[in-house]
Amino acid sequence: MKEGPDIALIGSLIGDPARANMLTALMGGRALTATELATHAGITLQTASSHLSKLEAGGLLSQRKQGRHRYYQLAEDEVGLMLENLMGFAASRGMNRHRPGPKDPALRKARVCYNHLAGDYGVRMYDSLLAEKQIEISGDDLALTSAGQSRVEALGIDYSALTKSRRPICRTCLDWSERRSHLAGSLGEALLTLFIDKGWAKREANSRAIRFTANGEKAFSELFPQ
Amino acid sequence: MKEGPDIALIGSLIGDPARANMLTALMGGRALTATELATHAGITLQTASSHLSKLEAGGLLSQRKQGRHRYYQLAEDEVGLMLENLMGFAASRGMNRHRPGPKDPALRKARVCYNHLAGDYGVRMYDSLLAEKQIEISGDDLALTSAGQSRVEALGIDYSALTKSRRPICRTCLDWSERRSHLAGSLGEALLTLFIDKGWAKREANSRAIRFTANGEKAFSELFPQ
DNA sequence: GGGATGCTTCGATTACGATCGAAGTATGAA
DNA sequence: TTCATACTTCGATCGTAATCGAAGCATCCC
Repeated sequence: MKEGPDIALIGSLIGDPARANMLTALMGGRALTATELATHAGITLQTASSHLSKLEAGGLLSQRKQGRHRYYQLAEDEVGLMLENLMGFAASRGMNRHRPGPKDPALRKARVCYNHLAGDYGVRMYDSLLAEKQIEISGDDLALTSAGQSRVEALGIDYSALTKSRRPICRTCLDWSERRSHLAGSLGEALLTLFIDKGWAKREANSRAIRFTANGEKAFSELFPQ
Repeated sequence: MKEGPDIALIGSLIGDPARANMLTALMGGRALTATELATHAGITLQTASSHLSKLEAGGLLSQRKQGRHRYYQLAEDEVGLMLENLMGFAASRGMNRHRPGPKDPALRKARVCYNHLAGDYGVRMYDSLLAEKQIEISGDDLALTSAGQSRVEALGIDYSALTKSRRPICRTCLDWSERRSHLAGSLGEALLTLFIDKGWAKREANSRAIRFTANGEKAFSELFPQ
């Protein structure tokens, strides 16, 4: 009867509090087991199982069996981007589940957005890359320049591996805390992995917050001057 | 218990089919009365009234009384942008309420996205403005250049009026059909209004489709060469 | 094998919200 | 004033989906 895509379906998937909790937990970027997700959502395993199959059927989650565990994660980058966008909208309306607590500043400073860096640090990195013309905007797409490519390879990232996947290498994602863009895509993921592998940053347990070490802060500032 | 904004609330608002229909109808950009929205959603006036107050409480809709009518519209640009984003996601998953009908091509060619031009024509306009450096990207924000400003004034748009509102003048919005950016913000709205005022384009009744006249197509191609 | 863990399926309960009829309020027209 | 239109509020019904207990299947460990 009506034209256009069906937003009610996705809306109702996200609209259940238990499912929303699971999705928020998965925004941490790690793949989580059904039991872990049940705990996050505060429901029993049976209920969680039912929710998870619905989310999978809706294309929001993907699943892989490993031994007797089932690991769930967001199906694609796009899911993470969409959720972050929704969070941005909700935050701008002051719809918060918790009173702004001590953890909040840490989240605003640096956090993981599905699989890449977000928050103040994410925005700083994005702006710096753009200012130094290592990424550039063409239309809606974001592209790595040749200068950017050699820079990235100098950092020890395997550029050719990035090109092999079907995912876009660079992509913008809107920040709910900063309301600015930061870098998503396979390069965004590779950079965050790099920071952690080098010991510059650590992920806090049970949180999306990322804590930079003193050395890490220094290295980051040198790599991405403001 | 969990950190971050509450996406379940918005999700559940959008998740009800009746409400989703109303929101989709309002993506047409016109303010509609409660009765009209009830018809769009296929429900009685009482039920619609209940839904509308929920949407208003959730910050998705705003309302103004005019005589004995109540006109509802999307509360802000951001609501339209968020919905378009959701539609993009839903469309990419093939979640469509209707089988692709004859109306579809018209929608893909040119349609209204809340209050500005979307579809192929929207993207072409955006790309052209960007290529001729009349708008430029800085960080996440889109800005009108001085060249763009004089160009816009030459078209007969009151630029100073645009600056007076708190809304951003330029803004990008992601297209669900083209999966590319097009121009939103008060300038996007002003341009669409201009096309219609000049008789270059007409809005189809009960649809988001925009039909360009032969003259309109010509003028549009001259204004925004590819 | 036996037992433990991780998860799914089934079935029954429950609770919430969508729905509409009926009645009430406000605005406009005659 | 009287009637009609536009909408809201109240109250009752009804359906659906979330929830969990119990049982079943799969995997791993000993």
